[in-house]
Amino acid sequence: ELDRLSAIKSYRTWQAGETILMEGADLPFVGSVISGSATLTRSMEDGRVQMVGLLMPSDFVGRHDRATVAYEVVAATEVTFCLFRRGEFRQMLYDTPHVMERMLQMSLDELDAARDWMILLGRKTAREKVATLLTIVLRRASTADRPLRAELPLTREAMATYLGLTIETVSRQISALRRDGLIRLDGKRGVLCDDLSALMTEAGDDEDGAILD
Amino acid sequence: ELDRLSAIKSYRTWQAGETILMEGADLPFVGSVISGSATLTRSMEDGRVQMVGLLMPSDFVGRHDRATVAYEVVAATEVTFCLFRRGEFRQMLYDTPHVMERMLQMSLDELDAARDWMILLGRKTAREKVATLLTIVLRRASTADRPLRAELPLTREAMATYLGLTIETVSRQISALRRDGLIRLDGKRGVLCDDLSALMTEAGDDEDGAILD
DNA sequence: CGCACCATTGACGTGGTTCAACCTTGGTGG
DNA sequence: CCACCAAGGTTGAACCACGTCAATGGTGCG
Repeated sequence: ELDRLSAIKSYRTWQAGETILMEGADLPFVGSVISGSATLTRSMEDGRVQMVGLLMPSDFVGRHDRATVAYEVVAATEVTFCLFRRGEFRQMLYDTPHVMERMLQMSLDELDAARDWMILLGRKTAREKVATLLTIVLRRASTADRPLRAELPLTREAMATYLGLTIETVSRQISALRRDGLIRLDGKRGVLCDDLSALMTEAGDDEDGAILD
Repeated sequence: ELDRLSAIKSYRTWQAGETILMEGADLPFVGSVISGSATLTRSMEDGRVQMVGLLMPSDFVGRHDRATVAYEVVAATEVTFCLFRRGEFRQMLYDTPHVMERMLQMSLDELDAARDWMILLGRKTAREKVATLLTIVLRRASTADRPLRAELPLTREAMATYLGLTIETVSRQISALRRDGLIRLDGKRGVLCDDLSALMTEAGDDEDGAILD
């Protein structure tokens, strides 16, 4: 069935900042991220915006059973998608149950991640929110060497949109964490951390059960 | 396959307030709600709690591919579940692709609902949050007759946990909405609304795209 | 009655937003 | 080569929405 998959797939790349899909747009494809990253956001009429997901390689977007997407999708970096025509993709799910099961697992994983993000948005302080995000980014970039180093894939604005904060608050909290010796900055986007567990304590989830995306 | 389903299912009922599952508990079953309602919550070590879902009839809990649940499940009212042994349920998914597809659709719907809740938690004001919840409850209880009437299925505490607020703020906002003539109260749990669209305006999503759960 | 439980209301403090100024950095054209 | 500008980031001061703490008010039940 890998052959069948190849037969119906195509590739497309977007540049950083480009809008891939508008909220509610029609979409004849479903797809998964090959490289780069993209943001999923939902917004209110008066302009308030909340990021609801961050697509990284292997993440999936679109529904096999529906033509519209309820979110705006924007390239955060240059990003390449692998696209499948929806009808053919749906048929393939029916023909190969373990692919369908994989899709089910992925959507359940994303549901767990979304629900984890809900406790961050609803209950964490600004400092905890920022520390949580930094923890996730640093953990994901984990090489074993100290200090840990990561390149933030998001602007301050994107971070604020993700965390349910304003740009200013994000900036202030990053400065505060730096002043408190929990992180060091390297240029505009680089972050260094000598003691990840200390940072995780600031994040509010001591048990290392923090979740990605 | 309905026969097969019946062969592996069983029923169980819990009383309001009973804990059905602890966070991280082992669980040999998956199940769906037959009647009543239950809350899904996630909590931090210091006691802060956020509700991440509200299970109503036909809603599903548990994963076919995993033995643990990442949330605490508590009966909000008397609630009856239909339970399936996990291994047998998983086999059934494989044998009946359209049941698996249904599971996939349900999990994608829940993912959309969770993401909609994220914009509420991250960006809405207390008044908008409370108005949103009342709108959902009233809409769900929609008979065509005016005034609309609904019985709140949640205590103030549960509402606060759901909305990312404190009990006091929920109480104040309900009082304010009453003072402003947008709703009327009938006993402790009854809510009446003459003009749902006015209430929806307060909720911040003018387009009637509000989502359940 | 008296207790337990939930809800309401008030007074006060504060964390995060708002508004505004300023700083950095990288790119562009004279 | 450097002046200039645009975009992103930082910082400060004032404000206010919501949380906190505390007192009071139902309502049902033993």
